[in-house]
Amino acid sequence: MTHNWNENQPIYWQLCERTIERILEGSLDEADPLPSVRQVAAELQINPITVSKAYQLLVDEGIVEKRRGLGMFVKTGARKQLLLSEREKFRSQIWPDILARMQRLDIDPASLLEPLKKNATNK
Amino acid sequence: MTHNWNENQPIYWQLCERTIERILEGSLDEADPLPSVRQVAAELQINPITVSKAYQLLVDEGIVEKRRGLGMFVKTGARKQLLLSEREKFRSQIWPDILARMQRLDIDPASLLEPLKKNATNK
Amino acid sequence: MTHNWNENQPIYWQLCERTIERILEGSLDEADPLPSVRQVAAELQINPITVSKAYQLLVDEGIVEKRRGLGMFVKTGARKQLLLSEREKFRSQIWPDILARMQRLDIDPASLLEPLKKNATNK
Amino acid sequence: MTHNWNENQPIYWQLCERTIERILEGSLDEADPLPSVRQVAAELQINPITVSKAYQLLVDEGIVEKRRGLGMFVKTGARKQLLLSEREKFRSQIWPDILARMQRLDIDPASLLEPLKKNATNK
DNA sequence: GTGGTCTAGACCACT
DNA sequence: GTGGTCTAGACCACA
Repeated sequence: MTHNWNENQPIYWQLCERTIERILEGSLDEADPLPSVRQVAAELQINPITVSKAYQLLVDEGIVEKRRGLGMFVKTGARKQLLLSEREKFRSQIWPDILARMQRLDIDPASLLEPLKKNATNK
Repeated sequence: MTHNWNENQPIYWQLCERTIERILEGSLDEADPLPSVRQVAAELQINPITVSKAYQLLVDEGIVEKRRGLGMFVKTGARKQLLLSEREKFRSQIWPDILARMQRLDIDPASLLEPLKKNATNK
Repeated sequence: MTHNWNENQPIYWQLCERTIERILEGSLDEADPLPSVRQVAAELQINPITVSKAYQLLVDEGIVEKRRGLGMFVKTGARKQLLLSEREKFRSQIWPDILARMQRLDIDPASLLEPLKKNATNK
Repeated sequence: MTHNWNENQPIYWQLCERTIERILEGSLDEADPLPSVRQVAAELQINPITVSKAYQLLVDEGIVEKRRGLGMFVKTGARKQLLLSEREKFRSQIWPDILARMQRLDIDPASLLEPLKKNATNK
């Protein structure tokens, strides 16, 4: 599987974001090893250094820990930490921006909820 | 006042976005002249070339027109055009992404949108 | 002038340390621009990316700031901040280690002060 | 007890240093056997190969000797040898570096060493 | 096996 | 001019 990279953001950054998403979703659990730099590089057809940079970012943010000679592992408590920090970011930055945008575009909130109801009934 | 530039996006792009916002809000009306490149550069403490680049982007998108010797002006119909294109962008790109994010963070979209509907009916 | 790199530490780290030393000594003052990545790379005969990595570290530590399109600059207050943090590091980590080492090696503190007196008279 | 490894230095190197410290302090005496590789590995929760590498370093430096079938032993004269070499290292490398650091941080060496001299005379 | 560093060189984005 | 990103490939250190 080849991936669709967003041209406007560095690959390493997108890789970082995807990993965070996977931790939040639970498809990458705490204490799980991250796929090795070489493996990811081969799969995604990118340079190992690019992967390495993404992983380093995660280490710097305290989400992932390096065990020397063994690889990278999701830190214990990482999911909880991410939930808190990402929710705060959403609340203080993303949602206000969305609200302003909806106001500017005069978008009706009801129209946004319609498609959700369908999903709800499908559950 | 010095402005808060987002470090992650080009200044010219942010300048461009702000102008679009002002047109949508109406604080910059159709046929209004845009403030001159020099003036903006001086006010925001940025390079005139950066301002020019932002203005050129607006020209390229057909939102603004250059009248030789007079300056830049908001095009007639620009607001309507922007409303349509920005709404489409919101519907197809921004909102789905926000929904996915809310799902990951276990935030209920309805709870955030309900209060807005009431306001809308009060109008 | 070619530089003597310590083989045991990454070049980018040594470059980072040297810059900090220069700021502490005052040979690189606050608000001064750091020499450009390309210039340093050419002078020291190393890869620009290596220099870049060193500069990025300084940015991450809040000692240096990037002005887009202009280059890197020593932050206002950087020297004071460094004095505080480095003194604390010396007090809590380096000096206790030195003391333990002297004790183990049964080194007489007086013998360490002798050469200093000479310097003092030279002043 | 899990040990606090310094992230910046190889574990085998830190293990090596600790052993040298123990010999200097006397808690590991000449002709004493070093704890077995397995035992150390189990205690410190590290890879036996890492322990082996540390021990090999000590053999290479002539501080420890391997007796086939019996294990590793501190060499006769090791403590004296270490005192000489470590003192020389301290005098020529470590102390000058510390002095330069103190100068940069505007710390007076005498003020740190004076209290020690008194203790020394009390002995 | 793991990740880290460095090189040489290309290309891009920003000001 | 400035820094940032990515590639391809080599070499090293660690466990």
